Amino acid sequence: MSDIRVRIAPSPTGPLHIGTARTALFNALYARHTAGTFLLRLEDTDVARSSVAFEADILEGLHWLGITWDEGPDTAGGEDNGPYGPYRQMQRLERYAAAAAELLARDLAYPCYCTPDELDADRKAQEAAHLPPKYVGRCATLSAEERAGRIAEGRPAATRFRVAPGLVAFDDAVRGTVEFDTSNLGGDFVIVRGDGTPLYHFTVVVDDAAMRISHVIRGEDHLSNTPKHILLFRALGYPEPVFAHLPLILNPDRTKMSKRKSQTAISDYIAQGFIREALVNYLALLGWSTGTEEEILTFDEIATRFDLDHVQKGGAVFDRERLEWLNGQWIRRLDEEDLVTRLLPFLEADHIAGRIDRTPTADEVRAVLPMIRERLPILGAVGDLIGFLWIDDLRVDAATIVPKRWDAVTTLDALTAARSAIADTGAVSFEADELEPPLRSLAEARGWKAGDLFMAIRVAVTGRTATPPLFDTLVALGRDRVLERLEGAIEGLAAGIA
RNA sequence: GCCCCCAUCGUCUAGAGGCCUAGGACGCCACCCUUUCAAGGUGGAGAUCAGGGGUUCGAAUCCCCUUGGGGGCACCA
Repeated sequence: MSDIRVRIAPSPTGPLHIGTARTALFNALYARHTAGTFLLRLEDTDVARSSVAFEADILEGLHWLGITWDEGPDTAGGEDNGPYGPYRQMQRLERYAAAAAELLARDLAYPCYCTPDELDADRKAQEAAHLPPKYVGRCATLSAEERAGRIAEGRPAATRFRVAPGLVAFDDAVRGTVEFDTSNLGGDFVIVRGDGTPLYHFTVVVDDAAMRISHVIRGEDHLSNTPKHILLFRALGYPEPVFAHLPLILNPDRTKMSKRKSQTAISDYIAQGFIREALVNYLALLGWSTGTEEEILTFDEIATRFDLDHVQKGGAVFDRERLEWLNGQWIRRLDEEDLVTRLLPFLEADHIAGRIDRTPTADEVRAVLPMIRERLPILGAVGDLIGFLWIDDLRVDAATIVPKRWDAVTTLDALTAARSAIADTGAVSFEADELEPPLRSLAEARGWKAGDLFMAIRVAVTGRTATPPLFDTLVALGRDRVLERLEGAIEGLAAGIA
C-alpha cells in the first residue's frame, strides 16, 4: 500500500449527484491505481440541510456503482471504519474548536461580532459601488475593551481568519501552476459561526490534514477556494496536499450541471435502468481518457489505466445519448442470469404500477431474453418492449391494427385468414419455424405483401408496431392467446366496418 | 464588478513541433441485413484545430493579445 490517501467528502444535504459520483469515482480510481487509500468523510456541518435519508442515498448510490472505500462509514448512521475517525464532521467538533482556539490564541483569527444585518448592509453598499464583495474588517482590530463591550451586549462571536496580503501559488495536478493574490479573497473569512459550529473551508482543512490526505481531487468549482485552504494549512502548520481540480460536468448549455436543467440524481438513473458498468464507464470518460481508442472498459480496466495526466481541463457536457448507447453495450455483455436478475425488479415495478397484470418468473424472462437483449437501451424499457406478454386483457384499438397501405376490409380479411392458418398450424408444436411458412404462403396466395400481413398480426396481438421478431413473439404468447387476441381484433374490425 | 480557469467535428475525445490533406466514439444520413423495431456491417456528411499576432525550416501542439465560455467571490458545501 502506498501512502497516497484520497477522499470523497459529500455533504448529506441532497441525493447523490452525478458530479459527486464522478468525483468519488476519480478518487477511487486514483487510489486503486496507486495502491493508495480511499476514504469517505461526511461533511454534515450544515445541520439544517443535512439528513440521514440523504446520507443513505449517497452511501447506497456509491455502493451501487461499485465504488468502495477503505475508511469511513459504510451505511447511513452506521459505524466508522478506519484509524482516523470519526468520519462525520459533527462528531469532530472538538478538533475544530481546538484548531480555532489555537488560531485565536496566535491572533491569526479573531472574534467577529458583526450582525447579519451589518454584513448585509456592507454587501449592498459594495454592490452599489460596483466593488467586489469583501469583509470590511470592522472587528479586525477591536481592542479588549471593545470586545468586552460586544460580549456584554450579548452579541455572539463568529471567528474570522485573518487573510494576510500576498500571493498564494500552488501546482495543480491537472492545471499546472495557479496563483492568487490574497487581496481578492474577499477579506477575512469566517471559520466558525456565531453558534460555534465550524464552516466548510475550515473543517475541510482540519480534516484533510488529520486524515493525512495526500491528494485533494475535487471539482473545478473549488479552484478559487483553494487559496483559502492553503492559507489555513499554513497557519495551522499542516503540510499541503497536492490539489487536482477536475473539469465540471455541464448542462447542454455549458453551465455547471444542475438539477434544474439536467437529471442529476444517481437514483434517477438507477430507477430508469442504467447499469453500474455503463455509468462507471461513462463517468470515467467524462473528463478523462485512456489516450487510446479503447472505450468500453470495466472499473478494473479503467483503474489500471487511470492517471491524472489525461484529465481534461475543459468542462464536459453530459451526453445522455452516449450514456444510453454505452448502457446498451453493457446490457448486451451481461450474462443471461445476471440480466434476468436485473430485469425482474423493473417488471415488478411495472406490475405494481399496473402497467402489466403480473410479475413474470425468472424462467419466463429468461425465455424471452434472446428477443429483447438487443433491444434494451435501458432496463426500464423492458415493459414497453414485451409487457404485452403479461397483460391479461389486451385492448387494441381497431384503427391502429390497419397497416399503412391497407384498409379495414383488407385487414379484417387478412386477419381472419391468418387466424385459421395459425389455428391449423402446429397443433402439436407451436414454433416459429412452423408458423412462418404458412403465413408467407397465405400472403403470396392472396397477393399481399408479407410485411403488411405480419404488421397487422403484430399489432393485433401486441398492440404495438415495434416488437421483437413476430414469430418468436407468437410463440412466447402461446397459441391460445394468439388466437384469442386475433379473434378480438377481428371482432373490433368487423364492428368498425359495420 | 473583481479574481481564477478553460477553448480540436453538434457532443465526448485522440493529439504533448514534422507521423495531421486532424484519428476514434455518440448522434445524424445512406446502403446492406431484414416481417416491424433493434442489434450488426459498410460508407458518408461533419472541426480552415475560436480569431489575430509572434517563435520556428516547420505549429492543433510553444509565447502574447483579443474574443468567447465557465467557475468562484456567504456565519452553504
